[in-house]
Amino acid sequence: MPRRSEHSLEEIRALALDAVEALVAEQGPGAVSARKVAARIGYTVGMLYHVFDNVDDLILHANARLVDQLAAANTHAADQPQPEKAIARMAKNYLALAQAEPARWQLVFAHTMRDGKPVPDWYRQRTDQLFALVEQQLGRLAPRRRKPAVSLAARTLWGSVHGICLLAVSDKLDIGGSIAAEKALDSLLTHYLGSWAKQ
Amino acid sequence: MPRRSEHSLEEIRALALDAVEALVAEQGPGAVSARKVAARIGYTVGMLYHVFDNVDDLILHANARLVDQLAAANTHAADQPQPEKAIARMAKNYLALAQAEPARWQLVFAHTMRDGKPVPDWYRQRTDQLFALVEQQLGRLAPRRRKPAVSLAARTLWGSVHGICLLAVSDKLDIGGSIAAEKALDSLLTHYLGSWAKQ
DNA sequence: CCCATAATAGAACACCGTTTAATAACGGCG
DNA sequence: CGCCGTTATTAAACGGTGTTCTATTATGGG
Repeated sequence: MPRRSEHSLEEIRALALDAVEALVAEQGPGAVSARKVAARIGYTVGMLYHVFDNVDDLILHANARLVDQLAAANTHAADQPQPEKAIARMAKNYLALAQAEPARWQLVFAHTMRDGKPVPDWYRQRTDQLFALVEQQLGRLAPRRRKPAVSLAARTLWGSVHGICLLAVSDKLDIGGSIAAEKALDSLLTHYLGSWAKQ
Repeated sequence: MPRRSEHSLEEIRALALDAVEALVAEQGPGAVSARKVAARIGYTVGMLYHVFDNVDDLILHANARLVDQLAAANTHAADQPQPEKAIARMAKNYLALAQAEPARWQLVFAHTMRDGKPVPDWYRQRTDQLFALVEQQLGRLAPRRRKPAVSLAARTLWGSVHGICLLAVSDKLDIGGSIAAEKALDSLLTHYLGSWAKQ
């Protein structure tokens, strides 16, 4: 018994993404499955496939929401007058979001394409944007450096921030209390950025 | 038709781990399943469960081989007279191993416990050991620093190395050619370690 | 030689992603 | 108003997965 006008396709997409988030928050990343998502929004699995290409597509869209959230926060951080502060903000935004909803970030971190397919471009662009925002601030910070050097530093720095947030979410970082991650980011920024900035 | 004495249980374990490595090398991390591993070594699924607790246990033991390989290499690196060189060696060992067998490292990176169970202690200790080796060299490098400071630097540095190797294996780092990862590690060591070492 | 033990097979269960065919509701057109 | 093509929606099916269970068979020790 189809209910055509009850929800538009776009609404169903949004409902499904909400369901993914709820499932992941309640039962962890492993609990996300097409059937469970479908059941939760009151539709059938077939309907999900009418609205998403496959489960990878579904999860990627859910993850894109989080990545976009971080990208938005980091775009605001770029308003900071001092580029060093802007970068520090970006790193802390990452960690804050990761610690606020660890389960959802675990889904981002743990997801891999089935059967080894490549990550689609539309998603790649979103994650690349995070590097770009850092790169932009590093460019402002050291206007005299050549572009490849700035690009390399951005990848080094953001890759490091990524690694630290990853370990933080999987509890592999903390010695006593959950403040170790923040301290690690501070240490990274102080020493790496401090050293890189001066000539 | 059991073949009791054909292989000892320990041999079957080793055969299974070999099969995991072969599967992952040939068809990627997603292709590792209990049935495929069992079929490849000429036994049944039930037999695998007689020798491993579950698939997590199987994969973790396969991954432990790689982690041990890195730990062994890094233990040798500790022989280096200068602690800075030793740490640099460890980081490059990580990247070299990751690039030599990306698929197997992807299995290490991508694996998460089913149903959100915690990583067992015996495996945790192995990954923690990698941090410990770095921490030890940092202690040698800065004997005047207090233990928490050294510990924090070790987590920061190795977490960063981890993040860079992770991105390298998933091709999210390279701008032109695959040498970007090495350069990123160099940049990290030069600036972070350089800055941290001097007082 | 027999028997307890341990190795091994095989089937079963519930779940998974994905595809397919059938069905039912809708919008436009006569 | 009624038909009809389009499309939202369901239900069922297929092959694969992790895991457990029972039955069988070989082995080593008394």
